[in-house]
Amino acid sequence: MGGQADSIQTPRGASVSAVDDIVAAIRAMIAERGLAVGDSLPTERELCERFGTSRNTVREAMRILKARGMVEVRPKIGATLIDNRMESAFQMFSLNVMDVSRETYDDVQGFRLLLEVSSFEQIFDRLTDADVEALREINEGFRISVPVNDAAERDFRLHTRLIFILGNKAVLDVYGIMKPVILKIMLRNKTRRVFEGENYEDHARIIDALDARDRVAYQYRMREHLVNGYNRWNKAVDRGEA
Amino acid sequence: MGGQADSIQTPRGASVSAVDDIVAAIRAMIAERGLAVGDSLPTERELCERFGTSRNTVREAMRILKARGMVEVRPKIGATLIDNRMESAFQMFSLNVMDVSRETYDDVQGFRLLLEVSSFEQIFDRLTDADVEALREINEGFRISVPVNDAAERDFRLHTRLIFILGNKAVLDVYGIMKPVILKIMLRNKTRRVFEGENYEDHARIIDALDARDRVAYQYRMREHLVNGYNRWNKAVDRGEA
DNA sequence: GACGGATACTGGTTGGACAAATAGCCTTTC
DNA sequence: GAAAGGCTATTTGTCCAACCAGTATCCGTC
Repeated sequence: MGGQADSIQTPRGASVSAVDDIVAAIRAMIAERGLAVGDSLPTERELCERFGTSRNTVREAMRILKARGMVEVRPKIGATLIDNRMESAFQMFSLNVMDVSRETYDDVQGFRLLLEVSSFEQIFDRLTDADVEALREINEGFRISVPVNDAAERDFRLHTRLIFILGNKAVLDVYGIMKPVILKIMLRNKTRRVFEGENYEDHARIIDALDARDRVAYQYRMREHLVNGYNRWNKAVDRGEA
Repeated sequence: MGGQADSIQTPRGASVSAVDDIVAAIRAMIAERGLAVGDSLPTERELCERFGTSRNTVREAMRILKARGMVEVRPKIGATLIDNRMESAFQMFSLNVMDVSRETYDDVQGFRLLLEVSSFEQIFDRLTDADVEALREINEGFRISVPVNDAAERDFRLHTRLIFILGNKAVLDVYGIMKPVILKIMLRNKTRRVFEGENYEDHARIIDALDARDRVAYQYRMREHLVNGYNRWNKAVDRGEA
């Protein structure tokens, strides 16, 4: 990558872009002042004055920091340092449904088995009655949802709520970027009229296993639930219905 | 104030920011037109007209795409699609300005426990002698590596090779995205002179457990290995050495 | 046809303006 | 005196209208 002419761009004082300078300057300021997560940055206008640039330039620099998950900006509040870099990194690789291959589907489903079945120890360690209650509520909403889009959305929400129990934001973020693919899998199953009632029953029994703290039953039922949808998908794909 | 009237045709009740809308619109346009790496985007002024926003808004959206490693912008040339996402993700963490927050650290390490310990069933299902051989080889290289950077790199390669056994590209990709953070964790542990020899021994015993197909021992040793680094990190952070 | 300069177009930056949101202060009311 | 609600000042969000610097492209000259 960009190995064109290293010597040209390097002079530290004469820079390529004013915006990049501001980004570097802000980073230097963070380092110099020892700012950490939760601390505030000066206002945009202050930064303009400090660095002698226009506000638009500062704003573009701010957009970069925001895109990198380093700051959070709110009107009247200003910019505060955060560490959402991991989430931002994941979002860069958000899957686009358009170009998802069969292999990707397999991988996503395998990933789900890892996150939703193999993680049972962590799930049961952190599980509370409130979690069970929330899951039941979502599942009830799932049963009465009519449009397939809505049903798939609620289906996904239920599984997301399950992942939420893990209390791991990175895992939750990753699950989020897989959403389009997962939704597509769910949608396909539902448009093929494959027993939404059965799906509701699946969910109910999984939640029952959680409620009873029955780890063996949970693993078995969740695995069955995922693999069933998976097999239905595979059959459909093999018939060229993708 | 001519722009105010235009905003009617683009009601963004759902979204929060006009800039985010433009980002989404551009991404939609890329998908719709089937644009790929190397293709060009319309000029900023064209995008302004198309989306009915000001040029600053388009430019801020462009900054986001640039920060995500999706486009490269050159004067007179315009924006061309690229795929520098991985490098952009790395940039977020490689800069020493902001240390990885405690939360991110916890999440990543918890994620690793999921991928490397809880996945033991899948790992052992697919494990071959060639895998064991490859792991041993990497570990030997790890023992004799002197610079800490090199050691961390090899350490990561060993764990990546382990994840590789899962045969799931999505998981491998996610692990790759977390690389900068994991590397930082490893580097920290190593710069604190915490017994690289001990790390080698850890690895060796984990590989032995794999070789013997001893699932219980594998889980125990791998968990210990990860949690030990974890505790060392925590102590360092608690002492304010971050 | 080759070369060189003029031109138009592009991103980069600036300064200024108004809208929208809201934290913090102030007033009112009980 | 305290709580509720309104006001103001400040800050980000968006827009506009320029101008600059660089260069791809066209055009005229040789």
